[in-house]
Amino acid sequence: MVTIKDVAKKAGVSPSTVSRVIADSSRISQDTKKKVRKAMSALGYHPNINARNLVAKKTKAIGVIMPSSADKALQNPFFPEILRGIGSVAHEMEYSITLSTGITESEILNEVKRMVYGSYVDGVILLYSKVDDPVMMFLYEQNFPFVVVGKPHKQINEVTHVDNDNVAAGHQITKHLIDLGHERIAFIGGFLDLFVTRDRVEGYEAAMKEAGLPCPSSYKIHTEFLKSGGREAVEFLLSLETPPTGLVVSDDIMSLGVLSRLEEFGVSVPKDISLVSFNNVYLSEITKPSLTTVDIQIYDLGAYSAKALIEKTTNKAEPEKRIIIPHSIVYRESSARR
Amino acid sequence: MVTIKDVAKKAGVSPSTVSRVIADSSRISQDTKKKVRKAMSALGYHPNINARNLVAKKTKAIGVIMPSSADKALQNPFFPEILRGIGSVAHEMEYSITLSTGITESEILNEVKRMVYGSYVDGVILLYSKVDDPVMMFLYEQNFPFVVVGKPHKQINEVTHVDNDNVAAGHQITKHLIDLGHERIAFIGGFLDLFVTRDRVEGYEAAMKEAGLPCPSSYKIHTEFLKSGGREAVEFLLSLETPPTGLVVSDDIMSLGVLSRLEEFGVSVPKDISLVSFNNVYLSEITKPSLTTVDIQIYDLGAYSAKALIEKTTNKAEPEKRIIIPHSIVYRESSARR
DNA sequence: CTGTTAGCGCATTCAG
DNA sequence: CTGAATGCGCTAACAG
Repeated sequence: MVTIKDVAKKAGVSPSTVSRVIADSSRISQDTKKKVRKAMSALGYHPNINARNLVAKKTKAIGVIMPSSADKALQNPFFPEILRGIGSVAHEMEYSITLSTGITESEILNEVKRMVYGSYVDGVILLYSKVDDPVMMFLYEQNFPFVVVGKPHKQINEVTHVDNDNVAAGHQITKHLIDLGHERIAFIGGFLDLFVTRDRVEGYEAAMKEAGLPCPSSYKIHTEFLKSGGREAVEFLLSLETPPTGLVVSDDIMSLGVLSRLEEFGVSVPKDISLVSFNNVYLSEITKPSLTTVDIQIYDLGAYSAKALIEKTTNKAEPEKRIIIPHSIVYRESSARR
Repeated sequence: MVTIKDVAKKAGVSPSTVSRVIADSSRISQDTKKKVRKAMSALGYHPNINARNLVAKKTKAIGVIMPSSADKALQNPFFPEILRGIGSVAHEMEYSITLSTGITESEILNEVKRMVYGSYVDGVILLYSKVDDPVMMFLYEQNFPFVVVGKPHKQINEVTHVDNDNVAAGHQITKHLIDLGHERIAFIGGFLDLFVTRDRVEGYEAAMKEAGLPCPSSYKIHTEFLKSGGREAVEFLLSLETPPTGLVVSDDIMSLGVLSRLEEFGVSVPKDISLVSFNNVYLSEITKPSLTTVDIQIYDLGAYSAKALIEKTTNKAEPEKRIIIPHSIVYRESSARR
């Protein structure tokens, strides 16, 4: 391994000068900089990150915590996409990304503790937000820099988070169905311990109420996120005396399951039933029918959370506590006039 | 920050003894171990990873390189799933995962160089394998520990890789269609610079030849991986004088696009055309129709590559150069007797 | 503008 | 079985 000393010797300067050149210190003459840089590339020098981290007491690394991979929700294309967003700004700022590996919640918590105490990373991004999350509690109590994607449980005014206005989004997309002439509209989503779901139902309910339309509890299904989830919901809804003609589904992937079950029942979308959903994962434009869905800008969700976290860790400026990524509705084939 | 010294003082021993306790050295008495451990937890001691890495000259971290995120292929659920596999063994072995963040190929190459030269990681996993990959070349020339998921270009006998037997898989799944009475079978896949594609067509061709069936070049479509890709392929194939009755599609996600376009043409699957594909991503069971597909065991692909890499870096034993993860065929609705 | 010195937290000689 | 001393590669005072 070629060290700073080798470079110093080769360039005929002291190690600290080399160090300063690396940091591009303004107190070094252009001449010596040039000289040192030449020596560096001649020797193929690269700084040892661990030595640097040790003395600098920071790592330029951010920890990204995925939800428990026990549930299959991880297979949602949401995650690669948000990682892409995080990665882009991380790369730009020359930060590296350390991914969580734990399966269960307690494994994840331990891992985060190691990350924090062992100074693996300067800050952490939580890719989920749910009720009473011990990981978030830990981070919060330690006063360790972190940002959550989504809406934090308590301390909503104290923890930095990047989120969509899911209430508004839920409202708008429901309104879209209402404007199309639908009156019986049901909601299918994940369980209420995830905040996204809560907000989206809330928006749905508001829109319904506003239009003077009923939304009985039988119209609000909360179920397993993937697969079976959407399917059973369909069965239940179609068995109702007055089945809905419009469906607000809380996630594109879930919509896939719903669509599939609907087709098995011989129900045509959007002829018989209109369906709208959330996320605008790339899949939503290649389904048949393609989905009318809320584009929540997953990539930006990731990019902005990375940006906010880096701001926090560098203390450049305390970022906004609440960063809202604007959404938009993408109109496609799955919704039609009643 | 509580250091080894604090623990030493508290426990009434020397720092080096504490260090030995951490390493669980056999030359320390049970008594002092107990004593030291008590002091550690009392003080809330956690080893500083950077200091340790610096002196140990290893990191217990593995770099995971994703393909250029410029193309949308990254959104394939393949990636979260393989990360889950890697993560599971990484976690078990107490390794951490550093993810690549580069967008373009050259960014990625630079990043890998930093990882290697800066001793960010002990080894690298390449989540793709394509022709003349500069990243792989670099790793190979540096003689840095790495494993590739898929089949390496050259040096197939020299670089450790974890792969499926895609030729056999392509053969079997095509044979399945043939056994079902299909005679005109087309192949739709990504471009030939990816090795998966090459192997899968090869298997397809072999099966066709074996059965005495023709596979004209008009039956072999290589196109953009996602979206438009599958769609255009369908248009082309259906415009042929003798359109195929069977389709071998190289990826479940691509199949989605194909399915969608097929439906637009009023072609029913599997009644009019049978379709089979690869990967068995969870989506393949919720599409309509659900997909007959090759289960390539993505999770294992990840787990075994992590395992092999860790073996390499610890020199416990040189792993097999070629690790084949067995595949199996999952029969679902998309394929039927002609 | 540059060199000297010290020390980050830890593992590992070498002594005992 | 344990302690003292040394250095990993780098940055940051402190001098000049």
